This record gives sequence, C-alpha cells and structure tokens, in this order.
Amino acid sequence: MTTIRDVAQAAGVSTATVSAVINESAYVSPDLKLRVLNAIDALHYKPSQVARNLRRGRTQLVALVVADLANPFYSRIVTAAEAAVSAWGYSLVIFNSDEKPDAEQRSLDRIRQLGCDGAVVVPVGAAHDYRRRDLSGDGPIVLLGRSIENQDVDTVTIDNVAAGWRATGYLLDLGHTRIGAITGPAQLSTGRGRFEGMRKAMEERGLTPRDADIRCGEFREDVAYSVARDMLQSPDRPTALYVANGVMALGVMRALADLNLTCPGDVSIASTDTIAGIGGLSPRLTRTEHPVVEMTNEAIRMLIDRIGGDRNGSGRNVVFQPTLVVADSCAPIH
Amino acid sequence: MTTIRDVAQAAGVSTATVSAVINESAYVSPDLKLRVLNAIDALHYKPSQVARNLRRGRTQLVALVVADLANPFYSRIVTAAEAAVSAWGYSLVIFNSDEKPDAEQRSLDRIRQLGCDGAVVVPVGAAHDYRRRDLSGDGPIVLLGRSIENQDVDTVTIDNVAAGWRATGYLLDLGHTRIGAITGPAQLSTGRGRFEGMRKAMEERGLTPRDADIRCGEFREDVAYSVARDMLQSPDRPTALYVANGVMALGVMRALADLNLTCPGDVSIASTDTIAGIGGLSPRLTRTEHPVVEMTNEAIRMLIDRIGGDRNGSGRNVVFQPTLVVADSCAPIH
DNA sequence: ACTGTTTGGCTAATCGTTTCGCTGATCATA
DNA sequence: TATGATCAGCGAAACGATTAGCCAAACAGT
Repeated sequence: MTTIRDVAQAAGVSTATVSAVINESAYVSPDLKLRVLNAIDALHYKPSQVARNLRRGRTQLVALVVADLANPFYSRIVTAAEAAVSAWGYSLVIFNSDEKPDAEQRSLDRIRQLGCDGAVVVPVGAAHDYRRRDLSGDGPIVLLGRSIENQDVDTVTIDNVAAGWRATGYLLDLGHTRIGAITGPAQLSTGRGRFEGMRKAMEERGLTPRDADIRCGEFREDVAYSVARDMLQSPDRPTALYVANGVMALGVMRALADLNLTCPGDVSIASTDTIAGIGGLSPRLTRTEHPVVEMTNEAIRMLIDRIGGDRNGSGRNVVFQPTLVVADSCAPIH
Repeated sequence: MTTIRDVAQAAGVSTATVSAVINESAYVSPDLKLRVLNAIDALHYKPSQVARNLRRGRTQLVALVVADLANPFYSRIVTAAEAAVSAWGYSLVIFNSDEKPDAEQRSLDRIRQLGCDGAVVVPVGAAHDYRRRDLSGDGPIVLLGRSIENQDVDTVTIDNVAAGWRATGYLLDLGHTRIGAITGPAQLSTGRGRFEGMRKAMEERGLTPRDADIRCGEFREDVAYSVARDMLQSPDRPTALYVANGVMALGVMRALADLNLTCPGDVSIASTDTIAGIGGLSPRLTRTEHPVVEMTNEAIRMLIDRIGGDRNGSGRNVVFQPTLVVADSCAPIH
C-alpha cells in the first residue's frame, strides 16, 4: 500500500503539499505540482478513503432503510436511490427492517456506527424518536413514504387520503355502492390515510361501508389472500374492492383465481401502489400510482441538502399527489 | 461525539483498558470491567467504525453489484445478500451496473476506493479481468449467477444447460415438436448455456429448432415483447416457446395477450428464472427455478471465507442445479 | 531473601489523511 | 533600506481507535 508519505518522499515535498495538489485546496507552484503528479502516477497512488473518512468526519455513505426489501415497490425505491445517491458522489448502504421496529432500531444503530453521512428511512411503526438522532451529532434523516406524527423531521410522503378517495371514487363512478376494502395497518399513515380517503369518498355520496366489508390487512400478500378469500366466498359479498397496496392486491387476485371468480366480471378491484402495473399481470389493475422515482429523488435531494447545509432548520414536509391509472380490473355495475 | 477517551476518563482507566473490554481482547479484572461497562452505558458510547477501519485496515463493508436493480430477480438477491451479510456482522453497499460494462467498472473503482472488504458481482459482459483485483491488495471478489471463462476466480452459478434442457424436455414430453426460443445474449453464460440446453434436448429426440423460431433477446421485457409479437402473429408459428428468463417471459405473456392468443391454449410457454412465480400472474408459468437465496448465501459465505482466510487459493466454482416447477402455462399437443 | 515469572494495566506509537500555524522568501511602498 | 504584506511550502498536531512495549506489584521456587 503506497501512502501519501511515499509520494511526498518521491517528489521531495511535504505531505501537506501532496494533499494540496490532490484536493486542489491550496496554490502549489507548477513545478512542484508536476513533480507531485508524476510521483502519484509512478507509484499508482490512490488516497485512502478510510483515512480521509476519519480525518474529515464524513464517509460519503448514505443509508437506506426500507420496510420490506422483497417487495417490488421498495425495489424501485432502492433502484432510484442508488442512482440518485451515486449522482451526488455518495454510495448507498441498504438495510431491511422487515417491518420490524427492533430490526429498524438495529439498522439505525449500525448506520450511526458506520458513520453514514445521512439516512433515508421508510419508518416502521411510530415508536422511534427519529428527530433525536439529528440533534445528537450524527447524520440527518429523511423519512420516506410514511410519516410519523408530531415529529419535527424531514419527510417525503404521498397524499394517502387522496389515493383512497380517488380509487374509491372511480369505483363509485362506475355505479358500485357495495364496496369493501382490504386496508393496511392502522398505525401507519399509509394504512390509516388510504382507508380514511375510501370512507370519505363513500360518505360524500351518502354511503357507509359495512363493517364486514372492511378487513384489516398487514401489507402482506398471504394475509390479504386469506382475508380476501374469506370475504369473497360468501355470496353476499361486495361488488367492488379497494385494496390498499400492491402486494395485497396480488394476494387478492390470487384469492379470486382460487375461488373461480373473474375480475372484473364478478368483482371489480381498485388498488393503490405501483407494482400492480407489472407486465403480464392479467387483468391489469386499475390503481392510483405514486411517483416513486420522483419521491425518492426528492428525499435524497433533501438529505444531501441537510448534510451540506444547516442541520437545525425545522422539518420540511413534501407531499406528492397520486394519479389514477385506469386499466382492466373494474367494470360498471349493471 | 463521545470517544474512547471520554469513556476512559469517566471510568478512571486508560483507553487501552476500555478497548480491551470492548473487544474482549485481554483479561480485565471484574472491578474495572464493570466500571468501564457502566461508563459506556452512561455515555451511550459506540466505538467509531471509521477509526477502527483505519486502524484495522478493514471496513466491515461488503459490496454487491447487480446487473439490473429494477429486475425482481435481483431484488431477491439483494434481499438475501443483505440478510446474509448482516448476519456476519457486515453491511451491504449496493451498485447497479445496469447491464453496462463501463458502469460496472465505475462501481468496482468506487468499491476499491471505499475500501470494501469484498464484493459479490453479477458480471456484465466478459470484458473485465476480475481476477487482477484480487491480486492487487484489495478485497476478494465472488461472481454470482454468471460466469466468466478462463478466469481463476470464485463463482457461484447455475447449470444453465440443464435449465434449458429440462424446460424444453418438459415441452417435448407433452408432445410438442415445433418449439421456439427467446434467448438471452450469447456472450453471457446464462444466455448461451440455456439455449444450448434447449437445442440439446431437441437434438436428443432427433429434432432441430428452425432458425426462424429462435430469436435473440436481451433479457429485457420490451425487447422480448416485440420479438415475440413478431414471431407469434404469423399463423405458421411454433406451438411452444422456451423463454430464457423471467422478465422476458413477462414480455412474451404481454405479447400473447395483445395478439388475443391464449396460453396454454394456443401457445405453451416454459421459462427459466424465478420471478415468473409471482403471485397473481395468470396463467402461472411453468419454469425452471434456481435456488436464488441459497446461491446468494453461498456466494456471501465464500466471500467472507476469502476475506478471513487465504486469498490466494485457486478459484472455487459452485454450480447449483435448477428444478422444474410445473404450473399452468403448458398443455399437451393434440 | 533473592531471583524469575507471571500479571493487570498504562503509555505512547501507529493507521493515512487533512489542516493549523509557522517560517523564510519575495515584493511593493514609503 | 527598513517595514509590513503576501505567499509558497513545511512540520506537526489532530481524527479515534488498536496494540506493542513497558512497568511495577504479586507470586513461586530454590
């Protein structure tokens, strides 16, 4: 391993001068600069990032903690984050909290220990005090996709109420009045908000969803499958279903197939989330999509901004609007 | 930021003793040990990984370079790798080569600069001399999923010939004789091998695929879509298709739907790769699967082994066998 | 009692950078 | 020609951990 000292010696200058040349952090006369550059070349010298990290107190590392790596929805976030981060000269360390708060906590500890310059987190549960980290001298945090109430922290989210409202509104426009829902966990803004939007849409038309038609899911394919199967096998079933996220929608589709029900013939399905648009799925799902890539880019941008700039400004909160994408999974009631 | 010195001072001992307690690297009397542990607790002290990195010459970072982060197949690898790596006390830095050799090269440079202890790479193209890296003092590399010929480097792959052979064999068993293929790039072992297996299976039964029925894909959904659409719209089309990977299979399914052809009624499809098993896809694809999680675990295990052990042993090569998963996308010929 | 060995713990060097503060040298001005 | 400025470049002190080397105290064996 060749060090800056070897270079300095070979060029007959001090290490400070070599450093100045490498970082262009001070004027060095053309003569010396040339000698240094030649020495660097001859010795194939590459500055040690590790030593730099210690000295500069930065690592050029950004962490991303997602709630479920196996979920294609988060794959898109990972993909977008990797691209965004590397465009800013950082690298991406990823963690999977697997929807478990204690795993999330371990990830945050590890992030701190690694000295990551910042982190984007898709928060799990509402238990943690994310804000405190920011105050205690380590890197800033941006929450993505889900929000935590009453915390002065940067977040990038979608308007969940609008998502539920729009998807359900579309079903209502088609004439459905008996609409059920497979919802996400109530403690998450994504779960609660979407359901709230769904109910709001119905109430605006003087309707109320029946209790039996509302089932609480878990954002998991298998849970959605069994819940949907249970709900739909009764002949007294809703004519349409609002499903609060993509993986759950896949579970519902599977349940439909196993029950020999057709979509949209027997049941119309509208969903929120993006993976439903996946190629080859038949019928393609009508859904509200969120601009995942833009959201991720925005989160990274906010984070980089915090890293470089003032750490103590109050939390910013960017909300993206969902858009309704009409496909083949909904039919008018007759 | 609390340092080891703060802890030492608070506990009334030297930094060496604190270090000994943290790392259990030397005997410390129960009394002192207790005082140190209490001080660590009280100050919420976490040793700086960055300082350790410099001193120990290791970073506890493992890099993963995949060919296409957006592809669900690689998501599974990322998921498995994250879990495996963190079980070994490492963290995972990810890179997306996006099937581009120069992006891969940039990633490798960055990995080297970051001082990652090792890297798992899904290689793109055959242009690079991965082996050289190993010799030049930085971390070892394990190639995953695809292999590079003539290089003495650790690899974990599947038996691609067997994959093509088995999937095609199944179609042949159903009575198909006119079988086409959508293949991957010929320069990749995954592309070439699978096609070779397909041809081998046919030749063993005295059949030869027609040139017009073999189309070269690119492991991309859209390319597979247009190629399949082109091939299948002629009435003189194969009765069955072997598709060399999962995303391409999705493209083929989309083409079928757009041409109003049914599967398996009009065309039987067999594929290789795993994402085809995705819930909700209808019909579910008959396919050969590879044990992605096991393969990834094995790759990580090999890497950790190299990191800790001898770096100069000759390259090991582990080959996994694909298994045939029969679903609904193939029908017997009548 | 004297030597020799173990032992717990400390001091200080080290990892490879960056950067603060300093020193001569150069240079313009009075 | 003094007198400050300006400036290129150097030496050495950080950054926060690990660890080699050392030193007294304790102990054992003759």
